[in-house]
Amino acid sequence: MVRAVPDTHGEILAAAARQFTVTGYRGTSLQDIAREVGCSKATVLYHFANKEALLAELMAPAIEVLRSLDDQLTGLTGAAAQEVAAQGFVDLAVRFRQEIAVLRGEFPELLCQPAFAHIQEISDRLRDALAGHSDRPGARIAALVLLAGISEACGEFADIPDDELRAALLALARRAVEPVDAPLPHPPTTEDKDS
Amino acid sequence: MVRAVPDTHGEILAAAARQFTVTGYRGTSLQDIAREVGCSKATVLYHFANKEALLAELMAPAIEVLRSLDDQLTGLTGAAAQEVAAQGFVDLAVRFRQEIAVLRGEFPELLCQPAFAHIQEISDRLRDALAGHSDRPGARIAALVLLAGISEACGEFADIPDDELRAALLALARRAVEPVDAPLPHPPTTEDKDS
DNA sequence: CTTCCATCTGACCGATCGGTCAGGGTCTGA
DNA sequence: TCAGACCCTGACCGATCGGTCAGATGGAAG
Repeated sequence: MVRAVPDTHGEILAAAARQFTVTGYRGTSLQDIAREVGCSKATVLYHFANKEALLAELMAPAIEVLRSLDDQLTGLTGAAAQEVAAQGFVDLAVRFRQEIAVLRGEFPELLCQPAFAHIQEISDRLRDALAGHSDRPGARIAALVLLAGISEACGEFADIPDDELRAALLALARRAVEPVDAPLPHPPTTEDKDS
Repeated sequence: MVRAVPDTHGEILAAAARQFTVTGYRGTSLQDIAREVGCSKATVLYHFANKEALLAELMAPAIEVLRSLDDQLTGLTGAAAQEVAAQGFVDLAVRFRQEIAVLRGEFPELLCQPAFAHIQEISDRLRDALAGHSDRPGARIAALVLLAGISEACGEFADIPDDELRAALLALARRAVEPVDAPLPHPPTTEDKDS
């Protein structure tokens, strides 16, 4: 039989993903990861510059999708922005539920690190879009609760298939978002910032 | 003028609350708390048996309210359970938003500690009630996202007055919860587990 | 065989963590 | 005056953290 090439790099990545989802980023030590892989802690730090680099590589695909969603949202307003934001984020949350679960509750600290600084701005824009770019407190609150809730909860549904979870979350998002088109307290002007 | 009695115990508690909400429970060291109070770390550990005891005393009022909400929910089913759960939890979240923010993302680890073991069961029952005791995935998902989202988000609205935040969250919860009374896929039997 | 390079490791580092302990002030009441 | 309760502290402890480093190993290339 063919001798399996020991893909230590990938094994470390996979082990880190598992551990992070269980005990969180801060709650997982390099020693823990090394133990699960079956190598030494120094080996982990041979393949990755430091702990933060490990996390960055783990989150890269999800961040890329988040960034492209951010692009799709530029220029959209009102209900259109809400719908695209809801669909895009629900899809992202379902596809990358394990990666998102990693960040559970550690957003504030992680976003302070330079490697993730721009994520904060993107998620701010995403929340703004989900609120239909409305400044009403109700709309802002609903958007924030939705984003935070989906982020926190999607890791808990490992037993639910992707498409079912996506449908349920999307239906929930559409119910929960505060409608912005129908009765606007101020007349709908076209004084958008540009165009 | 009267000499102010130095309420070190209370000062430590207040400083811990502030620090925990900013950097989380694990992210705050006893040294940090002592520094803010202006005393030594040993003094903190003179007033509190250990770090966990500090957290327990901080959370005690919120836990007591949560427990009484749990009592109110016993026996309720369907839409009635949903409404009571929504009102009760929203009210709790608004009143104790600082305390709840402390637990941001550290629920899993903290709930493992014996002092908080029963909280898990209570919040499970609360989520079940918010889902109208339905076993449909959509209802379960909506309930979990709502609870997690409100818990995560309520600490972010320090600038919104209590009653306004409460109204917005309650409206959101009523929109978001999946209705259970109207079209039940299976006929409503009375085969509840007891009574 | 020698050289080179990628891989991996044990030993070690400084920093920080939660927690302990002996003892120093200070106030009060006998 | 003295004993004792209360409050507080610096020094210290073992454990663990992320990270460094010199060197062992082993296979490929010359």
